[in-house]
Amino acid sequence: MSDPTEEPESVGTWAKRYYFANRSAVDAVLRQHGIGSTQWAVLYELAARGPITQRELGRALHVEKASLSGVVSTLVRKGLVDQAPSTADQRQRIVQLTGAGQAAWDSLPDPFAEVRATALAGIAPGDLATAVDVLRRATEQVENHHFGD
Amino acid sequence: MSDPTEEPESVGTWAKRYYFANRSAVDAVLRQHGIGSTQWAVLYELAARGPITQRELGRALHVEKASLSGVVSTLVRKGLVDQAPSTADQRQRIVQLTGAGQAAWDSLPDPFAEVRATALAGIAPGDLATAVDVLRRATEQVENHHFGD
DNA sequence: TGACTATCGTTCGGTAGCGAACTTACGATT
DNA sequence: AATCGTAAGTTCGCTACCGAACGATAGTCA
Repeated sequence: MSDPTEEPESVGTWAKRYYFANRSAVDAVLRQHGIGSTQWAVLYELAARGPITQRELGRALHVEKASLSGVVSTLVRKGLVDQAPSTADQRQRIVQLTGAGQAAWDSLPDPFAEVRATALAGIAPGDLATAVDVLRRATEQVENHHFGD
Repeated sequence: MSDPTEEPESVGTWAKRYYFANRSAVDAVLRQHGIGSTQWAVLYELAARGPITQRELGRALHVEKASLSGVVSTLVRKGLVDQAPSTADQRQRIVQLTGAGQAAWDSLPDPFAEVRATALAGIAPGDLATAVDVLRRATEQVENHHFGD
């Protein structure tokens, strides 16, 4: 209990470990396609929703604009995505799949689904629902509280 | 249900969101002390366990040696930590708090505890236990399966 | 119209993480 | 004793995340 070598058993610790276990497994699959997990998520979003502003993309993926900027420019450099200024609002940039991007998307697996199937095998649906609920409530309670002021 | 703008409700998504909400809150507190969250965790471990090899530190924090190497050298650069070769095994490096490191540690808050208290307020202990259990099982199932082979 | 203010995206500097290749050191086996 | 395999740390190149400062555009309101 007071043993300092004791594993911490908090939700936060396990959320982190699960997140990184997931990410590492997803990356292992995507590495063979030369793409990162967030890049995959961007392609997913573009394939599902079509052309969209970078701002909307960031909202959908829960990623800050500063982070997204780098991911998008990587995809542009790879020729998978096109970034054009919006005619309606010159501040915005519309992001969409190129032909090559669509072709790449069609040949890509869904590593998140694969990993999820392994991760959650044999876990009772009710327990999953409880876990999601706990994580959502905890996230909200942290996000609605300002630390460091 | 098939609306592509629908929020994904998987455990993985919420584990990620909770992890980053937590990290951002912890960082906001630690930023005022000029230190990062993993750096804090290293100081915590050293304060609790005393001098230790980098390998052991990595095990305790679930961080790869390559990642830890950078964190430790940052702390060495800040003068909070000392890194000396082990006399028993010249390959190993023993990491320990310096005087300044101990002093800094004594003046540092525990942002993880603070944020945890906010995050988990009002959540039933039984639900917390279920959530931890789900995350642990899912993590194990992912880690024991080799993807990308 | 002109002055503020707010928003979108980029860039910079920093933290955190990983795999692969490398160096050095230890150990065992022959 | 020489060799071969393994272990500890570092470095390199990469993904991904953030806050803060910045330029450009848009919107508001006096």
